[in-house]
Amino acid sequence: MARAATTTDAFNAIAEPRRRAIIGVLVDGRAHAVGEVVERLRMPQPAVSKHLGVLRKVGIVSVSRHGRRRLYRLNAKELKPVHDWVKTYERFWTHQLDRIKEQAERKMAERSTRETKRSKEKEEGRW
Amino acid sequence: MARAATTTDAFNAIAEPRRRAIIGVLVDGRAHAVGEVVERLRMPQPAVSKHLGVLRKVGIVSVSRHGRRRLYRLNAKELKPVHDWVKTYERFWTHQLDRIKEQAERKMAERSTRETKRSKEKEEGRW
DNA sequence: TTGACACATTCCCATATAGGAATATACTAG
DNA sequence: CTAGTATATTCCTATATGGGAATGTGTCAA
Repeated sequence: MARAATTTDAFNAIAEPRRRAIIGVLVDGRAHAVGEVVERLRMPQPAVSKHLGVLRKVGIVSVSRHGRRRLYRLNAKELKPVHDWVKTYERFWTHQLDRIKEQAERKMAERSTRETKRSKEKEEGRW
Repeated sequence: MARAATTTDAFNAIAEPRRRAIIGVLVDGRAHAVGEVVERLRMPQPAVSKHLGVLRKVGIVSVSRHGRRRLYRLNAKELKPVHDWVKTYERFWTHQLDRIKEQAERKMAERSTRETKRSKEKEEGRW
């Protein structure tokens, strides 16, 4: 199989920097015309349309017509899976120094607890 | 240009579900041998090695040799940019109902503040 | 109707996959 | 040295991209 399509899920969709930039323009929660995004980001219009198309397929944005304009609005809740996933690792960089100490101490405790079992594991042990 | 390489940054690297799965195995902060990941995820060994290679290039994991084994350890702080980015949108789904009201109220306030300026913007206004 | 405007879509192409299979490399035990 | 273990790397291929350029489509205004 090749790489998963960008329209597969939010993770793939937001991998593109320009798509994240577009999302950034829509962060105020209001609907914006394509032309406005083009202006703000100084991106070629077809590029913006294509990227918005990807975001729409994933559900990250929704469209509505208003005359000859198409108004895109952010549907941020589609980003929740990404947030939920990465939140799991937040503890690795918050309280940086405290955590390092804390984790080291926890390891020491575990180590002494398993001393006997550990000797049996020999080469099979986890590092 | 084609799609950015998976090794470009954390965003691209974590777009792959299997790579996220591998990261999940390393979440305990300890070093794990490739074979252990293979077992836990029931993935072909070459696949695991390749994915770990991508994660290593991005800095999400680090390697160390221990005999004939290679021990991979999570370097989660490389995921911080992802967390920081997506955190911006957290407010869109937390306190769901409260937020909707709050935002509506804020909009009303802004609207009345700009009344005069608004009338001049005519068709140029944002939606 | 006609022209202009706002967007979307289509073509073309260089590039990079991810997976499977096969093979190479690095160590270690005997 | 030799065989076996643990990983990495190489080949191969179908697939999907993102960008640029050109063109199509829908809508409004006169």
